[in-house]
Amino acid sequence: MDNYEINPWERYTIIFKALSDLTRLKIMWLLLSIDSKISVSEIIDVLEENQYNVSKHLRILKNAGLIYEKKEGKWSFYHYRSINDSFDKAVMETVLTIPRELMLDEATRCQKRLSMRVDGKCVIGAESGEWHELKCNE
Amino acid sequence: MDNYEINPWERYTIIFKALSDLTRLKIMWLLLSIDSKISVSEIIDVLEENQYNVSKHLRILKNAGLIYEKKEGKWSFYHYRSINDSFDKAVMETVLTIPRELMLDEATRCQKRLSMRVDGKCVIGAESGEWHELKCNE
DNA sequence: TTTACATATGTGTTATTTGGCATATTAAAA
DNA sequence: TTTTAATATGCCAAATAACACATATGTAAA
Repeated sequence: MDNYEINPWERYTIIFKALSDLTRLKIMWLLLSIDSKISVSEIIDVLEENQYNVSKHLRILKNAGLIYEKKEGKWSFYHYRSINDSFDKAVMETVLTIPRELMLDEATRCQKRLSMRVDGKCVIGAESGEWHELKCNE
Repeated sequence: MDNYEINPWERYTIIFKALSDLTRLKIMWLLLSIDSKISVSEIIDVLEENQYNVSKHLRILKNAGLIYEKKEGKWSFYHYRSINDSFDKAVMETVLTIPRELMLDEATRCQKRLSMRVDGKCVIGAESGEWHELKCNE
C-alpha cells in the first residue's frame, strides 16, 4: 500500500518524515543522482548499512510514494518515482540541492559497485569478497 | 541555540523532521504565505491550537533554522528566516507548493485575525471575546 | 508593587520510531 | 527437491517525539 489514497496533508507529512532520516535521505539522493534503478545489495554496499535496515528504510520511502520497486527474479530494484505534482517535484529538487561533496565516499563506492554489473544487471550480492577487494584497491 | 553549528546532514534531517508535523507545516505555510511576522496569539487563533503546543512547535521550527523570533514587549513575533542556501530555498519553495485550497479556513481566519491589528500591531491576545465574535460573524 | 497577560518550559504519560536479531519468503541453483 | 542467495518482516528494547497540564518567566498595566 502506498499513500495515494490518503489526504494531501498526511501525504506531505509522510514525505517529510520519510526524508528526516539520514540513511533514507542518502538513499533518495543516490536514486535521484544516478537516475537508474539500483538493487538492495548495491545499496547495502554503497551505504555500508546492514540488510534489514536498508530494506526497512526502502519500504518507508516506498510507502511515502517517493520510490517504486521492481522485482527481477530474486533481486529487488528501486527507482525514484517520477513526478506526480508540484510538491513531489519540489521535494526531489530539494534533495538534489544536497552537494555532491557530502556524498563523495558513497558516490565513489556507487560508481565502483555499479561497474561490477554484467550487461547492466546486478549479479553479485551484498558484502561479497569481490566487492571488498574492488572497494579497497586503488 | 539554533542549528548552524552542526554538520550539514544533521541540519537537513532536522529541517525535514521539523516539517513532518501537520501543525508545524501549517505554521510554515502561513509564515511563508503572509510574508509578515505574526504573533503567537494570532497563530493560536488562526490554527485553533492551544498555546503550549504552538509555542513548542515554534521552538522546533526555530531550532531547525526555518524561522526567527522577535520579541516586542510581552509579545513574540515569528517570521520565516530568509534564505541561507539552495537547500533552504528549495525547502521553502516546497512548502509553498501546498495549494491554498487546503489552507482556506486558516487563510480566512488569518485575514480576519490580522484585521484586528491596530497600526499593524497585534494588540489582542489569544481566544478573546472580540475574536470569537469576529470569527463567527459573516 | 500588585495584578494581569503573553509566552515559555518542566514533568509525566503515551505513542512513534529506530536498530538489532531472528526468521520468513521467494526464486534461482545445484 | 534440497540448498543457497536475496530480500522482507515480526518482535523486542531503547530512543525519541507528542500531548496535556501545571507552572515559571517576563512585561505591561493598574
